[in-house]
Amino acid sequence: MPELPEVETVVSYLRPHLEERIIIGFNAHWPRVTAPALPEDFARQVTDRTIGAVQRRGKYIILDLDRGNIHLHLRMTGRLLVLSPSEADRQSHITAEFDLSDSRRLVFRDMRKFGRVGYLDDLAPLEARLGPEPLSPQFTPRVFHRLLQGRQRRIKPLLLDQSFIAGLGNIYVDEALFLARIHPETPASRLTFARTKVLHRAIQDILMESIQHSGTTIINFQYGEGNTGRFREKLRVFRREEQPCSVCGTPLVKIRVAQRGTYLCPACQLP
DNA sequence: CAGAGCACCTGTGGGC
DNA sequence: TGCCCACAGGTGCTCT
Repeated sequence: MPELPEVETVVSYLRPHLEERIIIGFNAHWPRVTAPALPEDFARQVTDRTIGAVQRRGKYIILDLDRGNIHLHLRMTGRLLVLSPSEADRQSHITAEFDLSDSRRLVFRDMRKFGRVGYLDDLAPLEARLGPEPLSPQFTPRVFHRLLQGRQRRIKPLLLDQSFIAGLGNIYVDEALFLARIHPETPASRLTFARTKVLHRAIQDILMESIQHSGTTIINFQYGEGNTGRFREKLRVFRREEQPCSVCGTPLVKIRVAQRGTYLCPACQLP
């Protein structure tokens, strides 16, 4: 479900509810939610810890603790809610709950049960598996171009690879490639510096615009008390096959790239 | 290194 | 109405 803008939206919602609270208990309703750790081990590591900053890194939500960090990943259908116990008890598909010192609960709901939570003393192992943040000042067109050089992969699967760049998913890759007029199967190393600059700009624009609209709700994404992202109506290609291209009017097409549904304008987007 | 296939899960929508 | 299949915002593993 969530990509960078949706995770950022969730973090903004969670922050005022979690900062300065103490975790007084943890309960896994679905034991694998803490995989590969066991729920009892995770519970021991986080119980009685105070939550400091609430942050995002790629698609991970990071809760800084007075010692160590909790990382949460929503995968496809995960949601995080801060509720009173009576409200929490009414939720379906709960995979885990944290009891907080203000007698509220952080509830992890996840229909498909792909979402995970874990504890790390040090974020280095997580950091090692993630590429740069696309909205960070260090991510410049020149850095991006250097990263692309020598990569024989097609640009779409490469942009989906979290160790190459962190936070992009199926929606925003398709949208950014459309804005940049780049065919998703273009070999990465073929992109000139000029086209790389355009793509860099497209990625940043699409992410910032979506964050402003609290992300995109296709099916499941919600934050807080059932709010949905408003960016869906701004999507130019994603899930719009057969509709006219907003630039040239050619019907948009859906193809499959690296096993993922991929939407593009066959006239505008060039290899 | 690149890519395909499959696994992990549940729900929804389309076709018959 | 009911059944079966494909598909879904993600990621990680194995095998070629």
